[in-house]
Amino acid sequence: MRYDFKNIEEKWQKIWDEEKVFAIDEDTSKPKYYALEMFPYPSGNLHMGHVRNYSIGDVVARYKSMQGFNVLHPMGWDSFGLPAENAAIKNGTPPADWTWSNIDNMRGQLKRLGFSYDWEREVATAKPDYYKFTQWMFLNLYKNNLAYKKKSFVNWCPSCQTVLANEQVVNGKCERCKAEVTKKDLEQWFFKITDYAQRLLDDIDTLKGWPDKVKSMQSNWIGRSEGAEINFKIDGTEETLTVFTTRPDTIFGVSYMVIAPEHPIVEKLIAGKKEEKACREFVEKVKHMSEIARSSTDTEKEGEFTGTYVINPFNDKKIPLYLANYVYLDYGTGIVMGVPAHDQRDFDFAKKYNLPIEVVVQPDGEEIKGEDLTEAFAAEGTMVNSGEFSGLNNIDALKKMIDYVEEKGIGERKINFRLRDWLISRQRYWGAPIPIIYCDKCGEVPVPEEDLPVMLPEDVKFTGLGQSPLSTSESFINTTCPCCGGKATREIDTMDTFVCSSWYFLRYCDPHNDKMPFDKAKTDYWMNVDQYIGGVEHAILHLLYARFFTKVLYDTGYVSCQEPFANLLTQGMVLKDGSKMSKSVGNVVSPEEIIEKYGADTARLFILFAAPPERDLDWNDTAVEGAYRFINRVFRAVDDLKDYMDKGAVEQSALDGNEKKLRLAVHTSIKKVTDDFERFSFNTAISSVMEMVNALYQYKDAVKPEDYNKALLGETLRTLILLLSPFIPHVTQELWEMIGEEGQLMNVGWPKYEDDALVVNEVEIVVQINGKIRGKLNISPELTVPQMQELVSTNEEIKELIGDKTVVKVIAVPKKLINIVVK
RNA sequence: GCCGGAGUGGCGGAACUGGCAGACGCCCAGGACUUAAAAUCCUGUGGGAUUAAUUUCCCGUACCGGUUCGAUUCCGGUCUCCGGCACCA
Repeated sequence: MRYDFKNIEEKWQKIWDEEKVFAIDEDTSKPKYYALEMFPYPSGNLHMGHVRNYSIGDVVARYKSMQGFNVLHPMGWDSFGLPAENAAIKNGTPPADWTWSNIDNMRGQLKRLGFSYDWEREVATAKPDYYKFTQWMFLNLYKNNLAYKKKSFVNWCPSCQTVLANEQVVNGKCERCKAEVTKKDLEQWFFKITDYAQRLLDDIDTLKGWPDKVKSMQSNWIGRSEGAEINFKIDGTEETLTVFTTRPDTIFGVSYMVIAPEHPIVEKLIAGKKEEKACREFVEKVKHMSEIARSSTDTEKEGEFTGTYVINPFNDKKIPLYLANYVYLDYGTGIVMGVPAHDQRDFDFAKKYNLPIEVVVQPDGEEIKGEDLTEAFAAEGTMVNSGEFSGLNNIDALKKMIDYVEEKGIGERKINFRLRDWLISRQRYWGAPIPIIYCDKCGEVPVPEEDLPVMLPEDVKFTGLGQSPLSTSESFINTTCPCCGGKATREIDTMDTFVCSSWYFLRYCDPHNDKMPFDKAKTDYWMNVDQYIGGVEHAILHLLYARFFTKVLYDTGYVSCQEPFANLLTQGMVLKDGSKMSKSVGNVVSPEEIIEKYGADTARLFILFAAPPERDLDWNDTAVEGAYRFINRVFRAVDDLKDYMDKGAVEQSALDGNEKKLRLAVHTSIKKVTDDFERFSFNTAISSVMEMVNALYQYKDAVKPEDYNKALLGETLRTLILLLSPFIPHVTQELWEMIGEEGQLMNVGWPKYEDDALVVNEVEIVVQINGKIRGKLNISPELTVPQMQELVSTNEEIKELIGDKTVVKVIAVPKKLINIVVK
């Protein structure tokens, strides 16, 4: 019989679909397991990255199910977003139509890959029954003072025609379309993720099952720094300017102060001074610098004296205040003290403007002078010229000086984060409308929960320009105020799609609930996600937002977990010829063509075998052939041997040499595959099954058919099919049927190895002399260390190896080696 | 600059707790089957010397050093590559 993958795959996919084999419910009699892969954006077609992501997830889900877990393995669609809207602008098709037809196509593709999803739980974020609760999430944040509107300089993508969150700006460019991002002064909605900065940082330590890489990326992004805010009096007034510094120990070395040119107080400081004109020009110049130039370390530090002096509260020195291009308004206080001797940026600035360089921390064992320095000294040392703090180690002084600041009331201890509040407004149509109404009388009014969802209107014009498309729908904008019943208008912006994806894993637990986003009892049963799998590109964006949402829901009593994802696996990219598959490079291998040529099982097997999941995988056509060959080899073996097997129990003690060898390979493989599954080492699990198949062919070669051990072959073939079933579910299910077994493999128990079968009479050990391998020896694995050491004086081979040298020491490791140290 | 990760044959990779480096697969070579080819099955396959031999030996896990009877694995240093953060005060 030939391996006809096409018919086999179609046959079982139909059965899985029609009989809803993968549908699941809460079941307290079993331990639960929540396996989740990042849901896709419905762009139209699956790519190999999806196939990899979902193959990994499917293998985990099927394995856990066979191990007796009640496995939740859902799939859905991150279906709001710009491409649908761009398609509408281009072709005139409504975004919804484009989206639903893409989803239909991609759902079909997923089914053709045989993934074990519970399609009864499918969600799509663009459906009203879902975005109703995305809006509910907004209101929950709003009620708890975690959603607010403010005017500020925000990131604007001129190509996407919308604002962006900080996380969506990568190297000054739009994360989606790579266009250069500009700044706009707009009034926008934000989520107060900064309130959770410390917890988001602290709880990274609880994420034992996350890769270090992702954890370090998140803590870098949150960017905590400890220091103090210190007030400097403006000379001649009672007003003060506050700086943030992490190095209060260097405060006696302050020789100037700098302020961000955009700082609102600048206007007042320069008004009427002779420096006013030059300062205004400088402010304009900085405003017109691009984000990239402004934030580059290479850009020359420039500034302009404001004509204003401030007083150092520690030594009452009068120091000049400058505007400078290297100071940011939105970090710290937007004002920085300049200590040229101990900060490289300040050093560069001071050199350019001839400001004094005063050393206040001396390195141990040498004496540095300000005028001799060629670069700032930023390391640890001893305090000098610092009044009562002189002589102290600067690290010790730092604490004491902050205490001093607080005692004297000239400032306070302060922790700053790099993390900014999450800007969630988007000037686009295809997203969840922000459930807010503006009333002349009552102001900003949240839409009452019972009025959700705020439906997206369909009478909208897509011009791709200017303002939010929702503003073109009269029926949408005009409404009545929920408070006073008077005329009112709706918020016309929609929410960032990352809001939708920040809680979808909770919706899967209770996808049809129309009263609430989910029932707490259900999330209590299913959460956390035991294994989350996806690309590392979401290390900061989605994974940080989802953690934030989970914490807010925890605080407001809707869930019991503080972290959503217990374990995270970030899979590597799929490459071709060393670079990422892309249309422009022309190196795209489509899943469709592989399924057509070799079948889904081959595609899955290759992807899982070719590299460990977290590493990048280079697509290799001949290696795909290899995977296909292996499936054929398995198919032939089962087909050839199925008439020589029975269901009898194998009696280990009655086996002959060939039989023992085969059974050893089978049980070794069970042990190895099981261990490998626990550490997601699928490539080695598969190679171990390959070894088992090689052993089966050797047995076939060595033994005549009439002498086959039927019970042993039965055990072997059943084991082979079961071990491979998570990887190649269609063909194994077919083979299962061919050998006369019944039931879905996912519900058959995972095989267990028997210790008996792993026992061997002899093991080959290595004999080393002074750590170098000099010979091999077959001994009983039972031999103890002293017994092995004894061999040195009794075994002829070893005696010969030693010759006339003197034995100093003998190291023996059971079943491994004897190392003889000689002189 | 700070933080995280990686470096092993022609290639993808394996060696999990310090114990035979290169499992398994790809490529390649040879053989069997065949009129022939494909498919399949079997064998070989890190490099270099050496031998009548499938013999004997040496080198080898980015580089230098250390600990150890023994290091791909642990420690110190260096280099390279990948990723994150960054004029963040």
